[in-house]
Amino acid sequence: MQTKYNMVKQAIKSKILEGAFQPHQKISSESELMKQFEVSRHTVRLAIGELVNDGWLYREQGAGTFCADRSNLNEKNHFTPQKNIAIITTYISDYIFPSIIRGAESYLSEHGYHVSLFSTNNDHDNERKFLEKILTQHFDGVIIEPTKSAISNPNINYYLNLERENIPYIMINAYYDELEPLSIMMDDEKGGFISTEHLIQQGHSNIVGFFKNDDIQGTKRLKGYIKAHRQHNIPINPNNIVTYSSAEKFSKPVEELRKMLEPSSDNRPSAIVSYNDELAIKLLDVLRDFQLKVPTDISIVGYDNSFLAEVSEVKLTTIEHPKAALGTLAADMILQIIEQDKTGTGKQTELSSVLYQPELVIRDSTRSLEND
Amino acid sequence: MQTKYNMVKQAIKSKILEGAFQPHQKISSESELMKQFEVSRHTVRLAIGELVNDGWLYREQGAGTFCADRSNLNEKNHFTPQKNIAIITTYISDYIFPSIIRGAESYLSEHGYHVSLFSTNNDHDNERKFLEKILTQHFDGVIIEPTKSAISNPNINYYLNLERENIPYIMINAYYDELEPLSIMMDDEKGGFISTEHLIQQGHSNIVGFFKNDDIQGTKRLKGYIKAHRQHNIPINPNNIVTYSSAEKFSKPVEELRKMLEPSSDNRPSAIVSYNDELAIKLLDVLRDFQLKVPTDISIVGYDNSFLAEVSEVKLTTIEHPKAALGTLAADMILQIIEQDKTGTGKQTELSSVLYQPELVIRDSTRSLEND
DNA sequence: TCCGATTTGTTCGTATGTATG
DNA sequence: GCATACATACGAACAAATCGG
Repeated sequence: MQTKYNMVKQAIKSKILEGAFQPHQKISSESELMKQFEVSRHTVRLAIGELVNDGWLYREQGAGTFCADRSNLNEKNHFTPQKNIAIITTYISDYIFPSIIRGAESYLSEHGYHVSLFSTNNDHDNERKFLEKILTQHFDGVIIEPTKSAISNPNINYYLNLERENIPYIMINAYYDELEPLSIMMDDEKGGFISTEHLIQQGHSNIVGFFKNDDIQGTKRLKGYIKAHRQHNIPINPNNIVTYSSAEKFSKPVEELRKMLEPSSDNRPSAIVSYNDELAIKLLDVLRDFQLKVPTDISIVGYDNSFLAEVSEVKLTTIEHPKAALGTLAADMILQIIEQDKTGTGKQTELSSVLYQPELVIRDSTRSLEND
Repeated sequence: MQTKYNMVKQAIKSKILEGAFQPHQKISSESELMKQFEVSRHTVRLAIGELVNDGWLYREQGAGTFCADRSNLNEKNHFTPQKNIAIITTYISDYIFPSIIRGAESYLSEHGYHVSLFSTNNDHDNERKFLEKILTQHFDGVIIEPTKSAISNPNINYYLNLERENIPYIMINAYYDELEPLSIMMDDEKGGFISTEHLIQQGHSNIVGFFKNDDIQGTKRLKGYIKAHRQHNIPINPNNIVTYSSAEKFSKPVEELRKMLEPSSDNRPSAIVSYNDELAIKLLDVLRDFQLKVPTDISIVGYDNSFLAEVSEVKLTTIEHPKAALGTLAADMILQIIEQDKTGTGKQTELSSVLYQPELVIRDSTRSLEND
């Protein structure tokens, strides 16, 4: 429902949630809002009216419209002993996310908490919407996988507000650099390094790498890929690095690989480093089209050791990802913080971020060139 | 303060308090009120708007403005600004469940609700624990996939309690027969029939079937398998029916198939009907071990048209499962019930259970024997 | 205390969009 | 398809309260 008054309403509400307006601070006057949003006074009043009704603002004739003080309002709702943890991920159904969610859910439900699930579909607007919901209603803690972590995040203020409201949060798989939050993730740079080095040690030197460029995992894996080449003094053909955005993930990598494999191409790679198993499986389809045998004709390394790695005919060499264990650990940490907060700041065992060390799982999709 | 809109407001409120308007009775339309009080429409709307906000009236576009039912408003609605739907499934991370959850989550979050997730891991004790939680705390509705639906359920009383507390629930994929609940599922018997018939029509007569025996889907698919044989006058070798429980799903079917394929076996099937794609993929591994080519040497049909069907080298012929659409529909139905309950029992559009008709998706894992 | 500028409150008119029956 | 009823949005005018000078 995209009505004008709703847009105005959301815009004002966002400002409040971002902390741009402090309690009892005067917000813009109706006539100012008319100019800002280019709407009639009627529309502005409608928007403000609803916000007043929901307890976000109050009006004083002659004086102005003011931000309401919601601090003691929360206490009213606070007597809900809900024990509720929110999990925000980019996707729900794809790939390794279900496993992460399962890990967290099972741990939390064992401890009497329950899990509310939100999926941003990699869209910052959705992320904001959910953070709004979490700030408005009662949640004890949040486990969040950042949306487009490589790109600067427009919702930083919402996270700062979480901190102000004492709602603990943990980031998984990646984090927003600006926040320096408690996080649980893999050492993706090392992962990229290991998988590339594995191929180099097998004698490959023409290795094409496919990396997502809008999350931090992708950029770090790429960094590892480059570092491995440097350390082994292997020059990188710039054309061998293919980066793509989440939106392009079903098209660009496949197309680029096709181009490289065409007979006219003068740059046929002997090995592939894939951003993850999901992409690797897609690339396997392309290789099959070109009648290339894996690993005889070409080697390929995946990432995440997902179920996909074992499902295809050629079992993938890949990097281990903790998945469910990561979910469980995130759940464990968030509960620790909550319990600490509850008993008071007495003995804050300083929790620190966790960086999983990657390990290579060697299967059938890579082979040494030197055995020839 | 005698403003016009206040006069209108008081007049309507009085009529309600006098009992002139019964709950859910339509009050005069805006244009009628304009005439009665000789004020502009805007003024009427302002008056009605405040009454709606105070819970005296509710509006329905196109229909009219109605007197609200204030009888149970005080206690319940005051507690519940949450808009929270629970989803209980057997598993979270496996297979098609993530897609179902995604469908429901995206629909619900669009409509301002949020999703709490519970996974029973196919254990009745967990199911009971979650139902307890849902009864104790506030949830607006429940979408549930029954645990071990083929076995009589020890938690029937909890479901009856849900009904008593007016918490609507919908069952997906299967249902407990005793409850006759609103449900959304596939016609699994027909699905089993179609997949088996497909093989029969291709000339197969020695078809082994693998079916789970502790959920209703498995027993129904088996029923369809038998019916297809009967209808085409093909005798069934009892050894060709393999049933297994959820606990055995990783072992028994694979072992049984191995036995059948061993050289010493006198009963090598020419085709396989698999409970689902997940199992079919596992069985494909076995066939590969025995160096049997699919579909040249043996045909196999899956079920659910999951991503697994397209991920292996041999793309599976399988039965379509609505997955995300099923989740969306469940979410839609539960919201309809909730909205109906809110406005009162006025016009219960009778919702009824949905039975998806299965369709065969033909890919590369089956072939006709008659082309030889 | 009054003035005037500003800001919200009340009321009218008009038009078009959308859901219901 | 049509009439009805509510939803959204524009414009205009005047009233009442506030606040700085």
